[in-house]
Amino acid sequence: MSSSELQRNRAVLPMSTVRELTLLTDRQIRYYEQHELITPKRGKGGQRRFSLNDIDRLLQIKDYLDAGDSTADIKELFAKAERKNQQQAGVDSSLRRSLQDEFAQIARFNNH
DNA sequence: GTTCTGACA
DNA sequence: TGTCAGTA
Repeated sequence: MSSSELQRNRAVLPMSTVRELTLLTDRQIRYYEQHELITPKRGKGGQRRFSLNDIDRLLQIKDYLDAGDSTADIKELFAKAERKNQQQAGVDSSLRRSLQDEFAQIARFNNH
């Protein structure tokens, strides 16, 4: 996982910031969390701490909702996208191994 | 002052 | 979803 990717998962934003960035009410944001569309971390006093990825998810949620999808639909859409990403990660790592093997053989050939 | 949970017209 | 109550 890249460094910038980790930073996007840094849960540091308070409700007030998320409200302004997404133009959603805190009532809506809490509602989406109840339906497991987002899973913010909790800080001192049980206050929610959102990451940039959470912001992104919320913006997507807003679009899907406008498109007429239910919260259950959206949850499944996210799950499906996640499965695809993991699948792609598997393809990528397997491709990396193949290339490494090939380079190793080439190096062996050149030394003989 | 801000955020949280639960509840209800 | 909005909003009000009672907290932390």
